[in-house]
Amino acid sequence: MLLLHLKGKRKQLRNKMDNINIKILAKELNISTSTISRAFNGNSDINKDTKEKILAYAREHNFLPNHYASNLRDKKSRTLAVIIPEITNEFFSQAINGIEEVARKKGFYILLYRTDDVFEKEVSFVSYLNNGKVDGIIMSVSGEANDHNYLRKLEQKNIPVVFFDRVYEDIDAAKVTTNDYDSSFAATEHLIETGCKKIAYLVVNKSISIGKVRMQGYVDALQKHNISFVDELVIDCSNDEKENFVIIKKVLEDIKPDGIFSSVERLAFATYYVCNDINLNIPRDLKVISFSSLGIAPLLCPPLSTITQPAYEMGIKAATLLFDELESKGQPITKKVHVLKSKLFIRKSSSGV
Amino acid sequence: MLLLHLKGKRKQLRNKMDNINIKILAKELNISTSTISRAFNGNSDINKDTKEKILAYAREHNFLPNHYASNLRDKKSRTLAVIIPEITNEFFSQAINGIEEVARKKGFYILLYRTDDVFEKEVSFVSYLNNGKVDGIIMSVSGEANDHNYLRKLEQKNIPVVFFDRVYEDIDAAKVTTNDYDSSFAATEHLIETGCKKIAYLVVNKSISIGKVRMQGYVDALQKHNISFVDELVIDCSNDEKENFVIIKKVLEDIKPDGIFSSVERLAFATYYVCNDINLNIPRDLKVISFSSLGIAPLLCPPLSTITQPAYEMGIKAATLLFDELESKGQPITKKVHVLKSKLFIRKSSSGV
DNA sequence: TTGTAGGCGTTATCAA
DNA sequence: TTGATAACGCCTACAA
Repeated sequence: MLLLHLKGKRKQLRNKMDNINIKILAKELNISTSTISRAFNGNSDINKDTKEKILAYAREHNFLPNHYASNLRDKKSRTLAVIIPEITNEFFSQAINGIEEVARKKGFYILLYRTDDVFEKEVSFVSYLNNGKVDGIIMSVSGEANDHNYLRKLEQKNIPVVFFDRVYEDIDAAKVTTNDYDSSFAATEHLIETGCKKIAYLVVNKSISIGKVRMQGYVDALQKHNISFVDELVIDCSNDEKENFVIIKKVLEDIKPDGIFSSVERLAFATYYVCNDINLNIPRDLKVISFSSLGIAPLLCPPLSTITQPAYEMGIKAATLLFDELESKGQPITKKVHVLKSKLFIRKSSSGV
Repeated sequence: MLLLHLKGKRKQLRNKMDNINIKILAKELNISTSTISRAFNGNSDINKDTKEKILAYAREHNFLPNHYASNLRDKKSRTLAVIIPEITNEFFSQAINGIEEVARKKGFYILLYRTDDVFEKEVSFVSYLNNGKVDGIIMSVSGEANDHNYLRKLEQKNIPVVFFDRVYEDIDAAKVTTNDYDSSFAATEHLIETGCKKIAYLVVNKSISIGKVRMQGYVDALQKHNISFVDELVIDCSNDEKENFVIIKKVLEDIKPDGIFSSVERLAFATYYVCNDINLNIPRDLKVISFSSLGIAPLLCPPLSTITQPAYEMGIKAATLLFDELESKGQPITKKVHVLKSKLFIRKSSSGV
């Protein structure tokens, strides 16, 4: 009884340690909790003076409605997850910028997760999100020929997903990609036109849709120019820099291609390092072109020819599509694939000797 | 009455649309909600078989405890905020990698926010976090001579903050920095030793602590070598690439320095672009060294000399310090400044002609 | 080892 | 325009 009394007493007082909340505010202002709540939610009718008084007092006392309580009530988290293979890659960091831009305007928070291209991490993270933590997910994927049930479970919970760049064909979701086939075709054709006869294709994960599509452009361009496709010129690399260095070095020394078409920028970098190491001159001995969104590609030695995807715009688009779904309130909306255009920048690494 | 009845009826049934929760699970398994809860929380005693049965059933039915309900109960969000000026900068993206690494191990989520070096955005975001949204904050700041009350308010709510790289001196929080003064001194001295007499210092925001410290190293190195400090050689740049190009071009054409010490990598890039534009040869006409964590600095034309901060390790350290605080359960812990060491990489941009 | 019950802080509904 | 109240889904004393 005494304890109860004390406990009660405690509640009346308030010191800096206590977490302020709507109830305390209500008591101190002699206003009901509902009115306080209304002051913070634009919609409801509330007397202007009352509202101002409340907001002023709240500001003074450093009060903001508890995010988790609101979420629990509303079943809305105003948070979205961004899942990407890597952050240290301008394509992705620019995409994040675009996503953030849109999210910020909508007053949404962004939860970031990096998979390191490890499929299991992707599965594990997505599965964790299946508890209301986020309202939606934007992702660029890391596995292909796998079971995608962990994603289908999101549907059950009405958590929309938007893919960008690296997508799963078998999942029904909005997708933002670039014209990878065309770009690859054009890039390969460009290498052929500058005289390359033996073009190697560097890829990290052949089985990912993006690896496949990009490779098809390469294959078809070869065919158009009557260059036969050779399997050993498709170089499957890893996620480890050192390993890649070794792999590529071996290729350049043994197979001696005269052109490199890299589907990922870091493999082009690795190629540069190897060339420095074994004294191959780019572009004289080897021409190089790569998918890359690196801003300073023109400053490389030699300037790197790139297929540059509109990373920032893709982020914007992906986020916009996600909000379209979120705001459609369950109305089924058509989930299309949106294809933006990459640009080909021919620089010294693949042209004049 | 009818309505109530129907509503009750609804609750009994469950279809895929309904959000599953602990109560429904309890009913379906004929077990109490507390036991279910225990199955998901390692700590409490619970029969092994019961636990397994529950977890299996939960998995099958795609159930995970609602994050927001748990948070509300526990007043813990298992989420931390990372606030940085930019993402498209390897220093920061590597730091995020480090932070993520630690957070992942602890089972924490990461909320990312980019300030674009705009102080108001920082204030606004931090203020939003003052509602239990996150358990702690890791940040690299964007303003200096300003009112930092928005940060002090976090203390009242017991939300710990850890600064890294760019810190506020006047806020009592754990800090992770590098030996900026020494590095700057060494870099400047290096330029002097390679023959530079007129070294410009490029900075984005002089008033930020980091700009000040780095500049002091520059100033003192000049002094040591009896080179008088000239105010017009301190070049205050902006956040806009085009503006910076113009500013730096003017400096190179009018003031004609023979060395550039850049406190931020993108100003070094801008310098490279200007040199290409006005046909200045690096390092013959101008030597350049810059703070930068760019992995491919050796691939630039010419390879860029850098002061490279241990970005990844700084992220690890910052996150570790934050968790130390979170796990100290309110026990005051000493909030020190932890200084890691940068490395000087002398490359062609600042050496042999 | 399991169950009961109250409350975390908010907001929507309904009534006043 | 405002107030009372019942959830939202979970977890933890406490009781059994």
